Amino acid sequence: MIKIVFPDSAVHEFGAEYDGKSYIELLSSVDPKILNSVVAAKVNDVVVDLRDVPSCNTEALLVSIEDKEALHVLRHTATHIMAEAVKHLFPEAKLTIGPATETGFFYDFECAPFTKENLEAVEKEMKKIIKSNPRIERKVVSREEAIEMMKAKGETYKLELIDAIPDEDRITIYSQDDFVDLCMGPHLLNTRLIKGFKLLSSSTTYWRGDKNNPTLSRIYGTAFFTKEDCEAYLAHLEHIKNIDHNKIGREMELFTTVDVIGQGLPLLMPKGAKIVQTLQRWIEDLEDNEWGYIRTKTPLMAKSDLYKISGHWDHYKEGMFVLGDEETDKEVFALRPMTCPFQYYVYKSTHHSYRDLPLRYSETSTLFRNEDSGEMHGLTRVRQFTISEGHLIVRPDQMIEEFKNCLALAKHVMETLGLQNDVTYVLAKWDPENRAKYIGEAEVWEETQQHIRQMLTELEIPFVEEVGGAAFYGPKVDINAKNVYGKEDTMITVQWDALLAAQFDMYYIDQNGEKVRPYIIHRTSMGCYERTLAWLIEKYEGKFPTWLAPEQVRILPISEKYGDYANEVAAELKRNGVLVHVDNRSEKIGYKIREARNNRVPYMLVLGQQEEENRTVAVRSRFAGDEGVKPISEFVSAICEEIRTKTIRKVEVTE
RNA sequence: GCUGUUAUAGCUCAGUGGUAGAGCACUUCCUUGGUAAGGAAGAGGUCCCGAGUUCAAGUCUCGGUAACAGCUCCA
Repeated sequence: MIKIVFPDSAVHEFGAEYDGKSYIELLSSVDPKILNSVVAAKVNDVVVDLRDVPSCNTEALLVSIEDKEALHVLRHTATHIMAEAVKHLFPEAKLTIGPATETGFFYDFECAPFTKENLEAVEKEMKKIIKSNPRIERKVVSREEAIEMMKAKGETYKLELIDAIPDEDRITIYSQDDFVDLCMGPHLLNTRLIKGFKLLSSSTTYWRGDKNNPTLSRIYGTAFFTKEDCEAYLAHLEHIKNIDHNKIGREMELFTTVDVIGQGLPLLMPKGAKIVQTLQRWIEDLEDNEWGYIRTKTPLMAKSDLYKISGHWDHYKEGMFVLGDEETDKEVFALRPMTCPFQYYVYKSTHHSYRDLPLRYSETSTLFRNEDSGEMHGLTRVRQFTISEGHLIVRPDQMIEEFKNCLALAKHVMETLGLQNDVTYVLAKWDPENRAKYIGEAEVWEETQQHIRQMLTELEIPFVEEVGGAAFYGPKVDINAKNVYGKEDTMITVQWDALLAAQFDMYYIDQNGEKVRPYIIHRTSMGCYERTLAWLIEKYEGKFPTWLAPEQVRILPISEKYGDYANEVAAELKRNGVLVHVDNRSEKIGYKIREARNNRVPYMLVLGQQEEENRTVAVRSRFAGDEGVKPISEFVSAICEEIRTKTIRKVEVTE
């Protein structure tokens, strides 16, 4: 008995007389038209081809074009059609792999890189193929047959792929027209279902992602069941481009780069620097006044000797900027890639009683990492960056509480920035299968990880777990965020370290007068200011919350007559710590308003009427819309109130 | 680091081996009580850097630097 659930939830049962028939035949016996709107079947959550023959006692759900799995099938078929088109135009191209992705598909070929014109030609050829609606055939073959077929086609990469298929797996070959591909499927029955598609870009890659392997040419594309969906997606891509921090951050004059200064060394311009300053002051005050941190200020560089003790010299030298030549110079220095050992030496410079702990050292710390030249990107991947880095030196019995506080602080920071819902907390665990990578006992690892799980749960933080992501000395929690293109970066990290104190011979004296190794928490509260700025730009599309905006209020006198009045109002706002600018230029008011909007200034005051008792302004806000006309005093107190409550740094007003 | 694309005014970009261009921005003057562009004039160039080919290079070739995309990497 075979049971098939149709998209309308109707259940059809097929008796023994249908054994050996494919889904297509089964469905045709019920309603041949259904084949136009279903693309696959789902058996035990695995999506299978309708050309397949179900075994007895199968229960299958039909996947219709409405289901999310359908898009994957469509795109997989689209990539085959693209490959066929490429083979038509460039017969020498060799096939490698061509999967569907979350947002589209790609196919890698061994051939010369594709140009823009090539892509257009391929797209045109694809249209022809789709229109011709070729019959897509599926064949289950033996390993020998598969090898024979791919040899005949000269597809050497496919032979490698066949080689990697486990013996117990079925090998299937899909073909349409003269195109033959090794593929698991499933595929559409009708290529005309591909109503909207677009080739997006070409680039190159390596066979199996290994740079020692041959270079392959990749084409990216996307496909949809409707033209409208496709156009909406393309519009979305266009929109994304316009909120890319690397574009609007430059347009808004937040940062720039200069070729003679170097890759990965962005310059924060006055507005960008202002935002970072606001963030830094906030974090430093927050940590020191409310979370019990003490501040250090340690050197940006050190002799190689330090890095030899820390292990960086042996394991991370490639990633450091080394000053001097080991062969010829008496002393060689390196710019620091992290602050850990510097703060350890602060700790070590005096004796510590168990009563002194925990000690929470923090530093707004500039670091240098010599990233490979192709890695740099805007403000998110740079060679010099600043983080709020801290090391907590704690007694083992304090570890859980302190670690939890670090997570709570991180959560508070995310919430204040309005980003809590945009991040993923990752518990990075060790990999028991790869014990050589880690130090310490298995039970301790498992126990520690359980502690961290519990902390996250108590803090009501949803999280995912990742095997093998831990540092060699202990598990950690990373807080990751995706940029507009969906690429993930770590924003904040909190790391459990019960082992490294020994390496630097750190200890405290316990109740019995014995030397005891402390535990260490490596953590950030603001991972990287440059990266955070980038992320804020994209999150708010440049329209920062008032407390973060580098210019909070712009005063626009409606004509030059009101210049003095404007300056008076500005002075009052400044006294209250508001970042205010007066646009005194002799331009028409409409022009000034447009510019203030383009500059994404949260509030603008259009200053007009001036009467003895009741000076009046029109207040506009990019975010809240027009607030209409009201007396200046009201506006001043409202904006001051907003800044007082939404910012965190208290503004002391001295009369 | 690898592969590809790109580099012309502050920005966005035209420019077909033969006189360096446009729009916006900028400066000055006029205008200015109204919600996305008031008017006029002006200034602004190492055509990324270096070499080569050529009578002649922004344009062609090679090398370097930087930006972008993808890959790889990321304590």
